[in-house]
Amino acid sequence: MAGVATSIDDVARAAGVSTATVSRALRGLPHVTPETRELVRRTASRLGYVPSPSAAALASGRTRTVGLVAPAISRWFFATAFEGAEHALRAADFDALLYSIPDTRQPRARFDPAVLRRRVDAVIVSMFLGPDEVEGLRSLGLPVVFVSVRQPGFAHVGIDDDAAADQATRHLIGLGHRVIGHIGGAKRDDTPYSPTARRRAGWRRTLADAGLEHGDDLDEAGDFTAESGGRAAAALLDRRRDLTALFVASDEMAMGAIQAVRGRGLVIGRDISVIGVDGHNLGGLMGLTTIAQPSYGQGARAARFLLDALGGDYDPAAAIFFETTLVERESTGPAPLRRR
Amino acid sequence: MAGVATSIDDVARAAGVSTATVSRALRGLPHVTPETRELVRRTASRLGYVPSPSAAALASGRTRTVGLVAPAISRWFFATAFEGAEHALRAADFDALLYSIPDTRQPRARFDPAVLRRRVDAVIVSMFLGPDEVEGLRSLGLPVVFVSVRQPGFAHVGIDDDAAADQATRHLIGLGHRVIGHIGGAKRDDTPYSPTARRRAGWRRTLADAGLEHGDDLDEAGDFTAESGGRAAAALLDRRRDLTALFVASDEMAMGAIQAVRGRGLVIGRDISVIGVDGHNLGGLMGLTTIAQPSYGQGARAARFLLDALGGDYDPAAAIFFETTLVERESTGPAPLRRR
DNA sequence: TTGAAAGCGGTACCAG
DNA sequence: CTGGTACCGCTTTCAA
Repeated sequence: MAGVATSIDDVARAAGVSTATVSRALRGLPHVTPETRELVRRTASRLGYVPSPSAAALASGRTRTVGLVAPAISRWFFATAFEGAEHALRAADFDALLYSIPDTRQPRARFDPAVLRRRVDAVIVSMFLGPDEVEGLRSLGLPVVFVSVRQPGFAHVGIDDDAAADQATRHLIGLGHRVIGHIGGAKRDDTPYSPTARRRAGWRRTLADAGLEHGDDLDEAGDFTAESGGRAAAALLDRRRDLTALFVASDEMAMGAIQAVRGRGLVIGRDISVIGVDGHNLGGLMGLTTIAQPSYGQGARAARFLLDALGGDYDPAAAIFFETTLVERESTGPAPLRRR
Repeated sequence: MAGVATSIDDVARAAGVSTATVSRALRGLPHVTPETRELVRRTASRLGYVPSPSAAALASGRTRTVGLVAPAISRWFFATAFEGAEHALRAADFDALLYSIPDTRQPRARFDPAVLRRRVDAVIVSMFLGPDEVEGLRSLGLPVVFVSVRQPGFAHVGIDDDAAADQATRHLIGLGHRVIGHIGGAKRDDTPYSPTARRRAGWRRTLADAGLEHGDDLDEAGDFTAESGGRAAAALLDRRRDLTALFVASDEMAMGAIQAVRGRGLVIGRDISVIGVDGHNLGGLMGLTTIAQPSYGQGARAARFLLDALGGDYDPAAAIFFETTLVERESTGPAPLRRR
């Protein structure tokens, strides 16, 4: 029975009221007697009436849809954060529209925020955007929140990346390590507010404060895949035979690094300590010590923030920070007594 | 400049043509001279015109949107498949609407496909649905394709799960293993066409054909998380000290199983062999042998199938199968000579 | 509290 | 090839 869809007029006719009343009754608006409302509700459900989102959007100017923008939903952080966002949106009867903008190619395809116009009421972005993209986004005039990445002029949900890096680095220093390498995101793509930049800066500064070496020689770049983490670790191990620990900016890269270290016959947590960032669900399998962040929660919080913003006022200066937690596992241990 | 959005009428006026012509010109419809089309295009882009999807959907009855339904996008297979689908849809200028229906609680919240009515033109489903849900989906009268899960009466994109299980099990038998356990999805939720059921059946049948034991005693259920894989493996190891190999229905569970095995001081690939299914991107890190399936490709293919279906005829009986590949790594090895 | 009616911004049919 | 114009289905004043 893929019958003709019933419209609001059908319901109105069947219930013997006007379409305006049906609309009001079904949306829970005031100025409808309980009896009328009940009658309309029953009629609607009897007829299997489902309102047309397009018509409602066209008439009201509100789409009840939020755009989710990220470079790749297959990456753990984005997938988890977006799951949180989707659940929060669904609970408020909002839709989640997916936009994954591959950023693997350099330069990546430009993302034109104009496609979001009239399509969404608000936007969650979790990637670095270029100046023109940011401008396009701003000109939409919609509430926007950046998750993980920070963008001046827009609300933000994330963790304190400097602090996370500091926490991780101090953990290693506390274990007696003195030559501590870093594997992070691309160096040249660094923007002052990206997690990549903040984590790298945090690592550098904490080492500097401790009077330890923190130059480029100990700093490698990956692309947040496990494979790139492995390559970076290999390069670092080759270059610095005195290296005993690694602070890696993501768990996936950290896991790749662990594999590379093992591939050289070294023992993780004894010869080389590795600490990541994320709290990836598979990190436990490799005994990965990490600075865990609540990714699902960040996505959910971002969604709720936007939902609130749509109701009242959008504060572009809002910044919501989540706590990170040191999860100690076997990949970190006391610094070895002698150099390798 | 979050100025007033320009509408098709603005463009028409500015270009000195009718709205009908603008509509035709911009959509690449025939019966427009190249000059007019160019004029309209330029005017539109000069004015920064972006058509309203709601208005277009309302007028045409087509939303240019496809619904993506799965239990959790944070799980690797779904995230990857949906990324493939999203890319294929985006390339055709279609939107991807996310629906994640948590299935962790038993019984899970019912999913009412009616919410999709008038909201999408087609649907990709990657989860098991109950009879009423299937009926609701069918009554939508939309092209639907099931990915991974099979549902009679609907098109399907997936792998041959029986064959995959056979391939995995035979690999183990070929290595000399004689007591081969299985860790799959929930037993009672089994439906004849779920990957869970097919993989379990394939394992059983291949062992039966080889004259090997294949009873319930060697068969454990998990929920596709690494943790559940670990628990199941532990139970199996406790129960059967003669067990030397495990066929696990997903890589995440397989990784959990590997950890559990190691936790008992046993050596993977020597004392106990483990083979999974998926081709998870982190499987290589743990040396996991697996039957790899192209998840991104399946999602992309499903999307393209629907795009075609929207153009021409939808064949609910279509079935598209992808090849699986045995990826040999260190988690499988020759059966040990003596029992543990 | 309820109804009438004017849009919202396109699409597509029918003329010309 | 181009223009005029009924809708599409709902929301939202404005009156009653």
